[in-house]
Amino acid sequence: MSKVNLKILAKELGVSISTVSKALRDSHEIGQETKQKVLAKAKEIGYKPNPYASYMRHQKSKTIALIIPEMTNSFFLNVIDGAESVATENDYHLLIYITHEDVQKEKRIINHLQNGRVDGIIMSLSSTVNEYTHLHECIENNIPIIFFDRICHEIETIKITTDDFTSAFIATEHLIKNGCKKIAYLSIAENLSIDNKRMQGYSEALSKHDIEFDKSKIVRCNNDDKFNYKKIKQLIKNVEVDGIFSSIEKFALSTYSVCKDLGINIPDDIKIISFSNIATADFLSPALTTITQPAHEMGVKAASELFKYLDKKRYNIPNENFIIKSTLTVRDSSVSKK
Amino acid sequence: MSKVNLKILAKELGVSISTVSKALRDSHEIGQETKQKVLAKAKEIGYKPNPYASYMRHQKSKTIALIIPEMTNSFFLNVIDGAESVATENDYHLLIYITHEDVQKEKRIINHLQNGRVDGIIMSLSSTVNEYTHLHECIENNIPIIFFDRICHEIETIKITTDDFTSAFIATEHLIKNGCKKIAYLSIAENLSIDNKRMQGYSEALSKHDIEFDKSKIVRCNNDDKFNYKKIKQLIKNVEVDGIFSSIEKFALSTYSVCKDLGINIPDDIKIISFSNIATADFLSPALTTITQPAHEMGVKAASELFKYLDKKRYNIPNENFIIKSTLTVRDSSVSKK
DNA sequence: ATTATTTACTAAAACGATGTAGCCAATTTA
DNA sequence: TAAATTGGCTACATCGTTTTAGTAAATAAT
Repeated sequence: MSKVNLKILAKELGVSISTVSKALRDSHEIGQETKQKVLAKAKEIGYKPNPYASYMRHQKSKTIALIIPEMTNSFFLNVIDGAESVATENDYHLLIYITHEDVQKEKRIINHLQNGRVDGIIMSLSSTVNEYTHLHECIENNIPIIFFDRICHEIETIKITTDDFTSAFIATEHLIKNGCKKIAYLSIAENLSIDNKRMQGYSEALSKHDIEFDKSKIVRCNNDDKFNYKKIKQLIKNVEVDGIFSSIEKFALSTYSVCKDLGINIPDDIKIISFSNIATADFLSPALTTITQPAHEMGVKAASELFKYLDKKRYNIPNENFIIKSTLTVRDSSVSKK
Repeated sequence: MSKVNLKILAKELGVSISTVSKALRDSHEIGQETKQKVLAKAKEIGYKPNPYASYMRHQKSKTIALIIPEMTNSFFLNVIDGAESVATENDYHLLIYITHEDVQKEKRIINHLQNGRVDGIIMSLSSTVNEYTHLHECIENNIPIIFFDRICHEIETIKITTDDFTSAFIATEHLIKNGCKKIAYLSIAENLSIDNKRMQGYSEALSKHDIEFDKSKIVRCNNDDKFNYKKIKQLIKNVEVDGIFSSIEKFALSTYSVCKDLGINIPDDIKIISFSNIATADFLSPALTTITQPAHEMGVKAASELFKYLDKKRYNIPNENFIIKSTLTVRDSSVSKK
């Protein structure tokens, strides 16, 4: 039945609890014969060591947390997939938390993890984050955090990012080379490093090609699809625009929606490129030109780096920045058919 | 610093551990003045109760597991989102495990959870599952499982599904009404209940409209995209087909890919309908007609039902089947423009 | 004045696993 | 032959929290 523990196992075998424990971990203190008996009986009655009791001795939960801002985003989806596989490989367990882009939720989650529940954290900041005390607290409590994508510069730890600046530069230049002169940038949140970097890349590309940076072409989007739809519609209706660079996937989809409703042709009227990991980019109408982030790889890298430090008593994580390159995949949305 | 526990807190305050413990949980045994002092000090030095030590007393991990067959599927994505929100509401933690459609992994995962790590499990079977001993073991060990979507009939518990038969019937009839006479069915795995139900709905619709069921139009797909691509290509090239009903999302995308490569027009040459929760259905070329499953709602329902039983000592879950209806959203892929 | 009750606390025993210290016999060494 | 070592086991303390069973003093009831 349920609840087989060492005590029950020991009673069944007529030996002491310590003997059973040691036999199970193949201690030299226990004779071969006894070991065999113990192993056999353990299998027979289905003994499974209780992880939380083990925790009490070792102070290792064998669990890590992955905190992401939202679920409905193929980037994070692939990160989870990558992180989960590494966790499984290492016999670790993966807790998932979603901040829904809400700092308050982010703080609550982090706060809930300050008590030994997890051995480490992998996270990407929520877009509404404005100060980092909750993260500093984590470090003080000796719980290692590794950031990916939306990193926190203030915390000295390992950060996994893609080459946001360069990718954004290439993306913008790609639009320019395809004839765009009036390129808008759909921004995710000015307090996020990825947004700054991507906008810098955008801005740098413009300046290289002698195109003036125009504030009216910067659209501050947020987590509300309806709001974004409205803002993008306003942009397209009120500002002359022939190219759009979207900092994240869902703004590109909102743009598709706006263009559909306004009867604007992509790519003839407006060309679009977006950071995106969407699986259906090829089948969109038109196929979406994307900067594809190495999402799965980033998840794997973040988890792998974390595991390098988890066995240490006191974590001493270097302040390193791993950059994994994104790739530009040109599709129809950014290239005129004419 | 780190590791503030009751002992340290008690020493700081000059009272006993039990006093602190009781003060923190607002016991009537402790005087107002002491309570205040304890609360203040706890906050000051950042005391957070250790969840695993609590577990030792209550045998409640405050953790549930969500086991899904794959990550890159918008259905499961939304289920996770739903389940996570319910878990958070209930102050529970959510562990994620991915079987990658592999029974062996599924068994290993289930096996790892037989030791008290989680209070309950929400799961959807992997497509390669063929026998259920690992699930029976769970029940014997008094760990409640709630199934969603890909359920196990053999286990008496709560199951959350959509109206697979009816939806498939409606989907197939929709194709027939739009002129299809030679409809293929892309099957996910014959040992899954959803596949049987969906195929039954398909078959029933055919027979209602006097269309003969044709074995050569049943394509057994699996988890390998390349394999599916080949099988679907074979189907389209060798068997006369004017409509395709895809049991899950990714087969529809493979079909899009095949049609693109073969220069076959959707919907003029072949019409397609698919079970799918894809966010970009509207923007696909052509827009994909879908049976949209209530994925988020199913995640919420599964978790909510589970929580109804988690406080009980001995779980006594009824053998109930909750059916949440899917909705047909007609888009271009199933309707001729002519 | 004596007993009963209440108030405010503490000591100690769990929960399950594990490691240290210790025990007793058998064997080896001095 | 006495002393030291070894093999194979057990007792017990520990991890941090919670709860049961106290205890001692103050108050209320008889």
